[in-house]
Amino acid sequence: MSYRELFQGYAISGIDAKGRVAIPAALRGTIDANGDGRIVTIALHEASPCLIGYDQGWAQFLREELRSDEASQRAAGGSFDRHNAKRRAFGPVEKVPYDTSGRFVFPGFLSHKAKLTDTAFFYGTGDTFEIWSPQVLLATPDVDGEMKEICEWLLIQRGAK
Amino acid sequence: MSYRELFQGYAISGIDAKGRVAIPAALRGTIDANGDGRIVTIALHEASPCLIGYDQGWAQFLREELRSDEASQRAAGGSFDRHNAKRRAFGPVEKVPYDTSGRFVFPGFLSHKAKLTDTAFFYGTGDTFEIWSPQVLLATPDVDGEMKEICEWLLIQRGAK
DNA sequence: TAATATCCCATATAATCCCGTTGTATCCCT
DNA sequence: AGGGATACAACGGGATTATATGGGATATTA
Repeated sequence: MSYRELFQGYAISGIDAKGRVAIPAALRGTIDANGDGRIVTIALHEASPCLIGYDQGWAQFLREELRSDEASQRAAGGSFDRHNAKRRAFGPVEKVPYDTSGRFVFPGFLSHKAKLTDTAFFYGTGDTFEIWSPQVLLATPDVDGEMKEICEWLLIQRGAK
Repeated sequence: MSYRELFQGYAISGIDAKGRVAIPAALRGTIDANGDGRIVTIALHEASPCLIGYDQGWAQFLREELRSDEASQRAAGGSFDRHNAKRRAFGPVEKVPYDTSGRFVFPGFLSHKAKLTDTAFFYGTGDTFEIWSPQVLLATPDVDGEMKEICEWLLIQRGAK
């Protein structure tokens, strides 16, 4: 894979009455640099109760990985359940466009799963970034302490105004 | 195979008194992009009690794949039952036109097999999309849990309004 | 001719776009 | 270094468009 710009930075964005949310500028710049067009992919995190987001370039990498997984499973003679694999690969993953001011509308099911209501905490993690409900993050054990502190700090900043 | 747009997205559509159902816009766009004309192919799923749908381009790919399978089986000296394979591949498959608003009428036998009565759950899986009776999906074991959750969520959304 | 299937048009609702406003950080000039 | 001006980011609201679905008119078939 060629060079990619990495996601880094963090911020809290408000979710308005229409379900719209602005991607923080620090992360948005990475999407613009790696992808083509103003498209961001949102998916469920495989382990934590949050969402992940990434650009088109990373989406393509994941797709190729899935294909080679399927091929190797078949070659090994295993009974790979390719139907469910495709269901997992395409269902809880959504490509959403964002406008010139960096705002997109959350897919309903995903925001429901991540319990996102009024605010969203964005946190860059290199190839992707995470989107958390602040309340869920602070209540989830086994999450990095620094990350929680940052979230708490941002909440205070926002509340103090 | 050349580039194809993939099916992704999900929705529940109502089936009206005349047996008409609207293909959700997210999936319809893919058919329009890959196929020619407003035609969708509906077939029985090979493993699950549901239907699958796809565009003209994918139908052509399947035909070529069947042909090469047959050739390799013959070369290997195997007793390939090509007659039944062709019956399955072309029999329970119907090409149906849909109108400008994306609506088509279900072939009677197929909707009977899939127990489709009042609502249809559409779910994109890349090269094709699946069409389920929501009740049948929720009652079927060995189907991806995430997919069932999406269906349940959509049913709630629809009912709660 | 009756029954059935297909097409066409109408409408309510939901999603999308577009523009303006506010606040905040950055830059520049004195 | 201070103060002002500028640019950018985030957010709110209205207007426009798309989508799903209901109902009726027209064609088709037995």
